[in-house]
Amino acid sequence: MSDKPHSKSAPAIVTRFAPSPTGTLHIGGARTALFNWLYARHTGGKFLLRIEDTDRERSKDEHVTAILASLKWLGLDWDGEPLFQFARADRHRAVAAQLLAAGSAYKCYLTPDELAAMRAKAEAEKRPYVVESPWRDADPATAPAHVKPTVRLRTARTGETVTNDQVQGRVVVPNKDLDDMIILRSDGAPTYNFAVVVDDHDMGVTNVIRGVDHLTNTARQTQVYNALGWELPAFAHIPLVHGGDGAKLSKRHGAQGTDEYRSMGYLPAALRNYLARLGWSHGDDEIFSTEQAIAWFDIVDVGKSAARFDFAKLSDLNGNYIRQTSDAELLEHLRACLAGVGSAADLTIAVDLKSPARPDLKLLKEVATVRPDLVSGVALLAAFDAVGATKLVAALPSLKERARTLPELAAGLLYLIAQRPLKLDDKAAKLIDADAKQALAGLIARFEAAEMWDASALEAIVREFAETQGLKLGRVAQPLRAALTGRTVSPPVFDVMAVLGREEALARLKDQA
RNA sequence: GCUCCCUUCGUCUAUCGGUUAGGACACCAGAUUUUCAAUUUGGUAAGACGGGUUCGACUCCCGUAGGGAGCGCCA
Repeated sequence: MSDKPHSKSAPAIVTRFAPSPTGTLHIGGARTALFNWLYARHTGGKFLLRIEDTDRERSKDEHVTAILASLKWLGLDWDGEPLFQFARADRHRAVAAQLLAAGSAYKCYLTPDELAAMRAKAEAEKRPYVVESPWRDADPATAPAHVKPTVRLRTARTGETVTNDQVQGRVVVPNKDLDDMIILRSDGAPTYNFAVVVDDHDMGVTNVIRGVDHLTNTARQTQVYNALGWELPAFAHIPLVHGGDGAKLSKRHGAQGTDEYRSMGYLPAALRNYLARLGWSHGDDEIFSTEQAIAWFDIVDVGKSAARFDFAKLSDLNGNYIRQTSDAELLEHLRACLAGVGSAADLTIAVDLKSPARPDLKLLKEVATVRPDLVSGVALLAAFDAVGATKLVAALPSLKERARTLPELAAGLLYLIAQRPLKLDDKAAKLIDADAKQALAGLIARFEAAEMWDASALEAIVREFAETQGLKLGRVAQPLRAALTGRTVSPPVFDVMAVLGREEALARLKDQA
């Protein structure tokens, strides 16, 4: 991992991620965090965290906890302690007072009702709603005693405010379109666009990387920087992530919370890789390690257009990562995944029928056919734990070749917790006809005589049996699979038998013979 | 409505004035196979539209269309 500074003379890069704890970590937010993190790590700078909790109504501690947990799960470590914005209200007020004293801000006695009326009028007349406060130039002595004022920034009415954005390029906003923004509410609370500037400055943030939805805020924030005489950070407004239909990502598209992606069985490394490729690229590289992403990441390679979220591609990537991950580690990821999977009832509600089936939901449906007593990921996890890590790990190698998500892996493990006598699904039941029963009986005798109980020995037995009977291997292997797993699809049957063990495997075969 | 932004295969993207417009996912067909996958071979598929500039435009400029974001005493 490169911890070398970009260049010796340049000041250290400081980026930040500033989520608002009014909900869990949105997947789009996760990507914003990732870009900030990658850039900081790439340059050997710092990646800071700020919790924007100034909306006291909607901010919740549980959301803070959830957001931090999601960032950790994604492997995005931040430097230092998170800064809580609300705790800095005094500092914000002090800066506002400084602006007031300098004449760069003024008290405005316009009431919410008056503002609403102005707005309605503007809309009725179809002209842009730009507040022109009479208090900008009024004599403070004429202020009404009963109205608590807001504090507005006194901004230029002519000229233009220019943002040289590292992604969007030069963005120009005429100052006449920008009204005197409120920096302090009538209750003394700082507003977002003001607090952000003060905090970014105080935290020493050099690069602001955030979603384009903040682009128009930048002009206003620039005015604050200018009023304070502070140096502007570099801005990079990255494109948003949309759902598969091009509309803003929402529940309808399957999932928006990062924790849901964990439940759906995506590995953090795979999600990182996928998210990094959304809006950013390094030539034709598709699958790369986090170290490579850090080494390669640069803002200049971020594109301008919005990207659509594609679960198929994420799943493919995830399959690659699953295959690369060690069995022991995979088991840990599986645990974390299942621990977050609720009941099927929880999952069916919000999801659009047209969006791809959620892997976790699919798993739950499958579990219901094998073990109806297990109704949630947590219950399933307990059943797996009863089987023991040794068996689970032994079953993983042949399973992970074919799984794209963790729930698929869990589904493949289901034969281990199926209870005898197995309930065969329709296709499997069909496979066990009279001929098959006869073959099974013949095989059972040979299996009982087997000296070794491992996949290759078992395969040799079956191959020989098939040959002497003049049968194709498939004619014998398929009924075996059906009897052992209750399904027509499973990992190679000989692996299944080896993992199941002699006693259980024979018992299952006898149940069907 | 006003302001700003975006537009290459279905999707993510490469291309930084000269390419048979490349890769990945998805899809289709073949090989392999005890099932499903994985693997492997091949294939379908794109510069929104209209004008310029230029010897030459996907690349630069203008317009049109479509999409997105923002316009709060929310963040």
